[in-house]
Amino acid sequence: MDQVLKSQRTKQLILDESYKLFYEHGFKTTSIDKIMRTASLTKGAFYHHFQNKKELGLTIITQKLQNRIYDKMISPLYDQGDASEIILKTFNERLNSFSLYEKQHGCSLNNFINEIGDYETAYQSAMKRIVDEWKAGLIHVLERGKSEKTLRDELSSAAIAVYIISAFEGIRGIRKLYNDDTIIEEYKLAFINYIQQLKK
Amino acid sequence: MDQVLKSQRTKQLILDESYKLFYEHGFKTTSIDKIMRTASLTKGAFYHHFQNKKELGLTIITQKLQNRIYDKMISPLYDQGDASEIILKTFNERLNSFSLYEKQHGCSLNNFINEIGDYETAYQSAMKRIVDEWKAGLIHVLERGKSEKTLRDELSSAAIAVYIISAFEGIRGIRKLYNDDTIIEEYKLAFINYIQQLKK
DNA sequence: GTAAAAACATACCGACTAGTATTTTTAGTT
DNA sequence: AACTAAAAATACTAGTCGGTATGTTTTTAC
Repeated sequence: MDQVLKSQRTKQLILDESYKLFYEHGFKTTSIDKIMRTASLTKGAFYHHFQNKKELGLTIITQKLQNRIYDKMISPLYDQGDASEIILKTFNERLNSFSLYEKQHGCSLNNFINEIGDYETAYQSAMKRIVDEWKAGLIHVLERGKSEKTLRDELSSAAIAVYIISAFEGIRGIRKLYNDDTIIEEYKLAFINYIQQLKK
Repeated sequence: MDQVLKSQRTKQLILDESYKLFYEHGFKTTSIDKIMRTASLTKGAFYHHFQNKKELGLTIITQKLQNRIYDKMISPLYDQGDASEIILKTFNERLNSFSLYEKQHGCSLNNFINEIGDYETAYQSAMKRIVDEWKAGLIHVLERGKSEKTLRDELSSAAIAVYIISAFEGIRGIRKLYNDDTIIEEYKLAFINYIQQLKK
């Protein structure tokens, strides 16, 4: 196999395995040893591809977390169609797509924020960028709805965006505590109601 | 000094110091050694008062976290007065009371949930109890408002309660990423608007 | 006074941590 | 086949982890 390609695959494997382990057990408590054992590689391979654990963490945030949120939560916000419908559809599709595994372990971004959001400024600003981009996507569709006269324009779009993101991230954490989806269904009901009430 | 009293004070000191360290650095990554060093005691004292770290964690949740949420967020919900005013006042007072330290490190319950909510069923159900009690407090005041005809009764109180708690816990995490209060102000605006819109 | 009990301190164990330095393996080129 | 450079494996350092076993001091009850 091509050497460059193989090296890329090894690096990607390390990223995939460490993402999974960070998601399930936390960043600080997952050791490099554990990651490399899971990937059936050794520590030497790790320090060939990454300077240190900090660089790995930053890569996980700027690549894995960033892409996941962008693909599933941000990109659909720029679709054509009725503004409130776009928001409803984006969030509901994501909520309905969660596996049991994802419900039990919460949102990877939210987990990272709560574990290391106050730990390292490099991590902090990398995650801030994701939230800001998410917020910008919501503001975009909200402003469009307002200009198309389908949404009320009393309340600032930024405030609405922040409230929607907060509630979504909040429920992803809280769901961890429960063994069934009742709490998610209650959230969904209130979320739909919240979006409805934004309409003209 | 009375022996029983002295012993109680030592135990309380261990609880206070470990609560602070867990809050600032996380549960799993705070060692017993670190706690006892901070408390100017030794490991022997720790294992005299607690069986193990798990028992300490459980005590922190059922005492420190429980009491904090109860005093500041739940108990005021049972006060007399207009329902929507009670909710607004409870949340706003708490939001306005946050020190910089508390803004930077988020909500201790939320941190615990996101770090160890999927880690240990004993922790899980202890925290679930807190959230359920909080939810019950909100449902109580919402139902009262509905029966007093000051609140609309289309949407289930449970759904509203879950949405309010989710958004509150969510913003406590997200604020960690920012260096100023803009994001909190935006949340507040949306929150006030959300409560207003519940009124008849 | 004194003995029992409670409260705390000290020393240590085996397993694990991030990170580094060195050696071996592999793949591609001449 | 000889050479080279990157990739990966091995071995190691210096330190931390939760937990235990045992020692010493303080308090209480009689």
